[in-house]
Amino acid sequence: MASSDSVSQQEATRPARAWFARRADELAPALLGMRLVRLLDDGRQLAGEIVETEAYLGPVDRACHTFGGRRTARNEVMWGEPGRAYVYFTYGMHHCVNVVCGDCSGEAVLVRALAPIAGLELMGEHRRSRPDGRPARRSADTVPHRELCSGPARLCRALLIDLGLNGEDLVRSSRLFLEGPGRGRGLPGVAVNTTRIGIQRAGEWAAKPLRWYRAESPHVSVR
DNA sequence: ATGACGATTTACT
DNA sequence: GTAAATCGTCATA
Repeated sequence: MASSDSVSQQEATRPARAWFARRADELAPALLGMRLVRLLDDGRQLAGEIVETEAYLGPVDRACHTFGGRRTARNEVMWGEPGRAYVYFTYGMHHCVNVVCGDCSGEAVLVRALAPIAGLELMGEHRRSRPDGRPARRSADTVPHRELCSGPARLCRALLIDLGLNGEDLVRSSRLFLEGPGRGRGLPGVAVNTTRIGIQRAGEWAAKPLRWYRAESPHVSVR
């Protein structure tokens, strides 16, 4: 009762700004087990537990959008304060979402997969269609739960995360934010540390183990 | 102005 | 396993 209530309140705790102000390779594994929450304008909520992340270390990291100190309109948010969402558009059709971290140092953590928690039916509807209404897949079958958010672009589509949320402040926003796992949930599982996915032309940086995922999760994008 | 590329996903052989 | 989809971004001219 009293203890149960206090636990519930702890579970709803959002990280403060300072929690994000650290290296991407420290934040990436720390994000595992946290919930990413998306509140739509109509009040409906979509949420999932983060089960896969990748660290992008800033100017030194050849695979990072800020490599070499590049500062452009697209990656401007990465150079800003930690705790904001960096959303980018790629392959002419996909969005990916990152958590900006570090100290205005051009670092971020890519969220690569979620274990769906809330709004699964709506996620399925989003995944079957594109923003323009066209079908996203030929199969008329429903998207398997396992595949709802098992990939950086898939989870963005499921949660309706697009460029409109680029720069969103995860510390204050009611549209997109993080919540701690709390007690009784998200018990520390085994974190697997591997090389990043889809990094080809980054030389030695392609070989660095900067990806983390929950070994026991069926929602991870690539095993 | 032009061209190559992309932190992906899907379908198909 | 391979290839197509599809277009904003960035480097080069």
